[in-house]
Amino acid sequence: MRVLFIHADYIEFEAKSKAMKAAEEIERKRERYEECLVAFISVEEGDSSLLHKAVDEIEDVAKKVNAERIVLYPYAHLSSNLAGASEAMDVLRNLEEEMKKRGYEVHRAPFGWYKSFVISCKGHPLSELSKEIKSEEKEEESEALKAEKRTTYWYIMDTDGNLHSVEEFDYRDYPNLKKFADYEISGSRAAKEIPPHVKLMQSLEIADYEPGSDSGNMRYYPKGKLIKALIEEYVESRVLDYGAMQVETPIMYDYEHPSLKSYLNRFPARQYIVLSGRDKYFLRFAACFGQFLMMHDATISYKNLPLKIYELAKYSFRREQKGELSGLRRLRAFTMPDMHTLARDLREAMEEFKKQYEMAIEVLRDFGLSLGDYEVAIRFTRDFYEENKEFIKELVRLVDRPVLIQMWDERFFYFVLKFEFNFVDSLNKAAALSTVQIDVENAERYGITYYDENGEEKYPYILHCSPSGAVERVIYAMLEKADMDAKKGKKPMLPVWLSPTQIRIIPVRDEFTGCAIQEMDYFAKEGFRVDVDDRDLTVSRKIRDAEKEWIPYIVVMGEKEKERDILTVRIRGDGVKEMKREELLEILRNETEGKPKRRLPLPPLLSERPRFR
RNA sequence: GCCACCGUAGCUCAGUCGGUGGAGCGCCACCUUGGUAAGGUGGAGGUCGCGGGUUCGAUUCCCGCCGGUGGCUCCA
Repeated sequence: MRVLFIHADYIEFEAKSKAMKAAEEIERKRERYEECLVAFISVEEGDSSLLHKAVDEIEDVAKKVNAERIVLYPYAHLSSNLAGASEAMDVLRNLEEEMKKRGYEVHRAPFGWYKSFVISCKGHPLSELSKEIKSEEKEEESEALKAEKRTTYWYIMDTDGNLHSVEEFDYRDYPNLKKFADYEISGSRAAKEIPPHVKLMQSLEIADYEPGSDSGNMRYYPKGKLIKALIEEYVESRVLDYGAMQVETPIMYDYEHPSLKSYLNRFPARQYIVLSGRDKYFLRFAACFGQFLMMHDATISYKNLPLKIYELAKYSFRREQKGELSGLRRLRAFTMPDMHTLARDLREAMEEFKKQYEMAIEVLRDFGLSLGDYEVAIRFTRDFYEENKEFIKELVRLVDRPVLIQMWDERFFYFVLKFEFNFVDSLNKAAALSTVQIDVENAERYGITYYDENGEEKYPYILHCSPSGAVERVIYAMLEKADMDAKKGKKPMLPVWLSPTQIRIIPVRDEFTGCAIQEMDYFAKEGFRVDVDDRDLTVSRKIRDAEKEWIPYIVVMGEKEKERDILTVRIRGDGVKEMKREELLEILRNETEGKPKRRLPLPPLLSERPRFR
């Protein structure tokens, strides 16, 4: 039900002609009421069950504006999902009855008529107000969330496995853990500034807002596209090494599909809705659906377990609230590496959980985020903890630092155990990166089964894993960390394997551009990203520009280098050194070993490059 | 979704108590041929976010919308 409230000096309306056969019979065509709260109402499908909630809402508003006279005005134009005429009329009549019982003077404009009306709105802050009164299903959900809050317990677990209360833990050596715990528990946040990574993503020509799209849908310039592609390739190779099978599934799903619908209703977040003719589809907010539907149709033996399916969910869509969107930290369209593992029992699920936990640590390390650059949260039900205390302690030992623990008396979500690695930025906001969950609910919901040794059909446990978290969020964390480094006086940079230009060669004069290009070809042939600044500028100026791009190795070419056949290399944050080209090659090989390689995303000569910003 | 602030050249921003606008950077041209974080001179470039309203006249005032940022709410 949708209601538009107007607190009015008066309303006057006149029924002109019937808009439908079912229109009510009326006595007076023209009516006028002074000093009243007018409720324009669209009755939607299924609203008969919402009567009491609607009455509460109307009374709530009436009390706020001190109105004793209420005019219920049927108004179909607030919704595209209207109830049938008979249901709507019943709901309106019942509303009238109930409001009268509560002691209000209630009038109702006739249903099913074209009416003219004049209204005088008082214009104070509460005089215009719209409300959407939602279904019972969603109401139950919010009750569940409230219950979750009542039975949630927070602790810090130290590396010896002892639980401390979050208030009393000594955070002296772990200031970020304190910030993370505050953020998680109280949700306190006091940021006033633009997050530092936003300026960096723009000035480094990585990503930018796209005013031509919905907010939270970014554009990625060539350098940003390169970084994303490398991160994606890297995560993909990690999970393939781990034994996953890569698949691809649709980005939109039938809104009315039974198992999807119950999942959607359990998590009433905001989806993008796509209309295909009259049919409604929602854009996926993770890769779960497609993979679950695929596994539902698969024939799986216990011999196939643990079975791992991986997909790069590009994109995943979540229509986050506008106020919540922020640079690359929280988007409406994002790229989510998403792996699901079927495990035969809890023991196997825990084994895989631990492997994936260790993989996530290594993955983040390769992005330049070490233990200590992020905070660990482990969440579980009390039952799980009682039966698996040693396992939890082991997880904490593996990261060798205290961890935020959240424990529930009952299971509110689909999982019994979950971890996340959270990056805490300079504005004290936390953002989850890697995560794994043990899901005990969706195998049944989606009808995913395997056959055990006795030929019996069983439900497996399902692990949800994103070893890195959203790709855009990895970039956010790297940029935020670089900014923190810069504030500490350290030169900010990306890991060498992710730097769009790894070597910049700067000829001292035009006549050396030729040798510079020769050197470039040497390194390019070895698979590194090299470019030449052939612009008509001073050496100082070209150095400055290269430094502003965070280029890790800057090579100046002139007489000296040509005669002695050496390279003068300015290593980022480490001064200028002379070396043979083979030495530089060796350094680069060490820096990028085992990481994916991609070619330079821009023309190799700087004079041929546009500026995107 | 609600509230607040913001939107002027490609970028960062100044300005107009209502009379169609500036700087630095970038871009283009010329000079300069350079040695580790900005060489010099000149030029081009604007529907002052979009749409209405008030006005003789709106970039400026008012309303609406769009976009950005922050707060609240929310975050599977």
